[in-house]
Amino acid sequence: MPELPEVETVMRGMMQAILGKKITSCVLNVPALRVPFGSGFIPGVTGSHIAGMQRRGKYIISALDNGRSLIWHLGMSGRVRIFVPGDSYMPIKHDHAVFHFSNGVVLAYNDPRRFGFIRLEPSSAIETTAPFNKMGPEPLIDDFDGPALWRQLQRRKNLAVKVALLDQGIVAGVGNIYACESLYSAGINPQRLSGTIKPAEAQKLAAAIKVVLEDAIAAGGSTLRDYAQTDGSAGYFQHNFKVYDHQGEPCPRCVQGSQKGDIQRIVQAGRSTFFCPKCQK
DNA sequence: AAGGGCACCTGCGAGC
DNA sequence: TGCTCGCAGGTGCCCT
Repeated sequence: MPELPEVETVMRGMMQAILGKKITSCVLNVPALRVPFGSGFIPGVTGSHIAGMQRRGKYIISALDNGRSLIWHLGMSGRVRIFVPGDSYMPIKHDHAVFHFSNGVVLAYNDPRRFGFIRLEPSSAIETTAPFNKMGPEPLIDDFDGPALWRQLQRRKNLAVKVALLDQGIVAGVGNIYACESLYSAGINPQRLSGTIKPAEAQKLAAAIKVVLEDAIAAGGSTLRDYAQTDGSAGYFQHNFKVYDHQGEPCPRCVQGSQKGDIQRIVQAGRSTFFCPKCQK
């Protein structure tokens, strides 16, 4: 499910509801998601306060005031539902972990496919351990520009540029949807090898990634199936997709001019890629 | 050592 | 109505 814009939206919802608040209790309904919770999980979080909230790539990091941090990953189908006081919590299928806070907030982590996880780790170890020690630059910071992306792409010269964008060590937070949409916006064929991308094209691509991600965050993310914001409302960036899941439809850029291109679906590294073979060179 | 394939899971829509 | 198949916002391990 969730790529950077969805994770950012969820993180913001969590921050508003629980930053500074105390976890009064925690209920686990399964022993493990992708990663086991472990016997230290409940005692490790109970009674602590949420001291900080941030996003890194597709991960949410909640620093606790006891020297540990909760690392959240939503996998493909993870959702965070937040209930404020007066809005009573009703359990649903796949609510695997439920946190109760001192301000009356209830936070439920729901994940049908269980590809996500919540891990408790010493805060001091986060930066030096996987995946954060190998993670690429955040695409929305100023330092991420054409030259920075170009240098990163040179590290995977023989990989198709679309596949390289999915590598979290190249750019953090970009997933299948936003890789397709960014390449379309930059007019770059997803099958090009990373090593053939010229600096000027990397410049366009870096700019396209920023615009696509920022627009998606402003729209509250993209809701296809599982994803929702923490208050349960859907994101609406899916209405702005130009190519993702639009195979067989006319290319919106080509249709403006005289050429006729249809959006094509291919498979790269086992994932669907959507693009226009006419105007993505 | 980089890159391909596949496994991890559940649910949903299409097609028969 | 009900089956089977294919596919899904991700990641990581095991091969070559």
